[in-house]
Amino acid sequence: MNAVRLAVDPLTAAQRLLGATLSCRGVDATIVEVEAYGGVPHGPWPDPAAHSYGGPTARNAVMFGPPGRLYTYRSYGMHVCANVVCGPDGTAAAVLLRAAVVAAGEPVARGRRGQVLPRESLARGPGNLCSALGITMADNGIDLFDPRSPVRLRLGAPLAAQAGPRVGVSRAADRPWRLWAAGTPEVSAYRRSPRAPAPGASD
DNA sequence: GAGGGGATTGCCT
DNA sequence: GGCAATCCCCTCG
Repeated sequence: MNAVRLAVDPLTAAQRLLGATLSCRGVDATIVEVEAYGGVPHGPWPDPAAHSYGGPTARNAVMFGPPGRLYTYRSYGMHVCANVVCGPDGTAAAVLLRAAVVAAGEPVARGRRGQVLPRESLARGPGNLCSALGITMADNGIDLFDPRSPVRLRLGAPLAAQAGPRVGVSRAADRPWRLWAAGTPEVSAYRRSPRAPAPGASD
C-alpha cells in the first residue's frame, strides 16, 4: 500500500505527489503542481488557510481520515477541486492538486474541456484538472489506492520541486506551501487572493 | 431558515 | 486588472 508514504506531514506528502500519476475515467495525468494544507490550531500542522482548521464538519470529514483518500470540494459554486488526504488517520491534512500533464487519453480530456486549448492548458488549474479527468463531487472520500476505485493514484519518483506561496488563499498567504515541478509550462499562474492581507503581514 | 463567503475561471475593458 | 457566475456549507438567530 502506497498510502503509508502519504502518512506524513503535508509538505513532505506534497513533494511525494509531484510526478505521481493520477488516472480517472480514460485519462492519465502526471501531477506537476500541488499545495499543502494542514489542520486544526493545536494539531501537528496548524493551518489557518485549511478547510480543516475549524475542526471536523460534514464537508471536510475526509481530511481527518486515513491518507490516500480523495477529498473533493466545490469552489465558487461551479468548480470541483481535488485533494489527496495525507498524514496519519485522525490528523487533518491534504494536498490540493493544482495542475497536471495529460499523459494518456488526451482526446477524452479535450472532449471534457469542450474547447480548443493548447495541450499544456488541459489540466492547468485545480478546477480544470478535475474537469479534464472527469472528477466530480460524487468521488469524495474514495480510496485512491483501491484497484476498484474510478480514480487511482500511482506514486513514482518525485520530481525536482520549486516552492512559493499558495494561490488564492486569504489567510497564511505567505507560507511557501505551493510546490511545482521545475521548468514545466503546465503550472498555473500565480494569483494572490483579493482578500489576502498585504505581502509580509503576519499569519 | 436566512445570509455570507470561498484553496476559481474566463471574458471584459 | 476587474468582475461576474453559482452552490454548498457553515454560522448565527
